Amino acid sequence: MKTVEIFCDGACSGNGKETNVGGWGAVLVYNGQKKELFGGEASTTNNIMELTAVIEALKSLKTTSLEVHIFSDSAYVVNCFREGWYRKWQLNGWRNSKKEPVENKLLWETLINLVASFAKVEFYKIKGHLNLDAPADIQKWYKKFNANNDLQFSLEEFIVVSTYNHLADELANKGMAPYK
Amino acid sequence: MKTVEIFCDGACSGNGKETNVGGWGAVLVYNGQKKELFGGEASTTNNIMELTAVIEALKSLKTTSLEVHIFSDSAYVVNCFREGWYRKWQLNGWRNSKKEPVENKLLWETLINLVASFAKVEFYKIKGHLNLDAPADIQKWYKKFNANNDLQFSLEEFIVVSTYNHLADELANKGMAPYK
RNA sequence: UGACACCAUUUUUU
DNA sequence: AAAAAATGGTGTCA
Repeated sequence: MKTVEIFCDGACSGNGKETNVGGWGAVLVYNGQKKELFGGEASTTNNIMELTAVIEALKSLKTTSLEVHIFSDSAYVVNCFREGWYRKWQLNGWRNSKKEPVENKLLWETLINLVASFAKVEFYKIKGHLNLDAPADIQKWYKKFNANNDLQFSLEEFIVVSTYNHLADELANKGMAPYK
Repeated sequence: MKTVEIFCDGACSGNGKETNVGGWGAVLVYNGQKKELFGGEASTTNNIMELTAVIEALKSLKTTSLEVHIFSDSAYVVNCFREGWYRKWQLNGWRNSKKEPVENKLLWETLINLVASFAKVEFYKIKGHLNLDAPADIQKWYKKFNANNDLQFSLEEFIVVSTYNHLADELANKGMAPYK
């Protein structure tokens, strides 16, 4: 079965303030080909943008007979699936551990359904703020990354992930460009 | 009769974990003079620290011919006296509403005896996490505070309470400083 | 069931 | 340095 790798990121300038603008971006890599998506909206949150990036990326795929690898720096997104938060939510009427209603329920339901529709989906947590500005020090950055990250990448994988994570971040910012 | 105002707070980094460190702090105001106390210990709980802050503050007073006002953000501490939990405990052999033994009995007994020894003691519940970082927006914070708090303060009182509550929090953190 | 604290984690920002 | 968006938990009581 073919594998798709999805690198996504979200941003929200003025998160928590009354007026704000958010953006999201995703890079999909399939069979050596690269697809870029991005978008944005006003009056949102950082977490909504992180969620939206994954949802829009999955929605853009034309077939579900795929193994999907999703890379995100959002514990909010990744842990929901890696730690099975969503199963508890479905069983207890969408209450979080503080007994309050789970936020962004509609987006979560959309994402859960999307994920279930694919042959296989795996979520990978990566660190935010990867730095590719010092290519000469790439080895240093690589060690630092592996020391701080659950995932352990080879040098080649690290460069790929960093590059695409960076690109996803740029796309997220592009998503709110008209407002910025 | 002279009045003493006591502002206290407790903290416990890693509360509920196997290894943790707690701290407590108290600010006493008497006759325009200010006294600061703090301390800390390992392997404790947030509630023990909240209790200890009040106990140590009262123990530090040299006379009991005083009216004492105690400000705390802990419902655990304040409601025991405002709602008279302690009287039920004394009558029913120190069982809580689930018929289980009341926790921290020794500390409670110490506190109850201390309180009884003073001419008059009143407990006031205040909200945690007061914010004094935006003095320009003090009016906004003041409204927000009074909207969310049982107590209603004048603006001047609010500033005093916020300041001392903040200070007590800093002292509590100072109490666990050597470990931090 | 409710309430108040105390934390842990990752982002997003100012 | 400090706040918001979100999740997970314990300490305690009624």
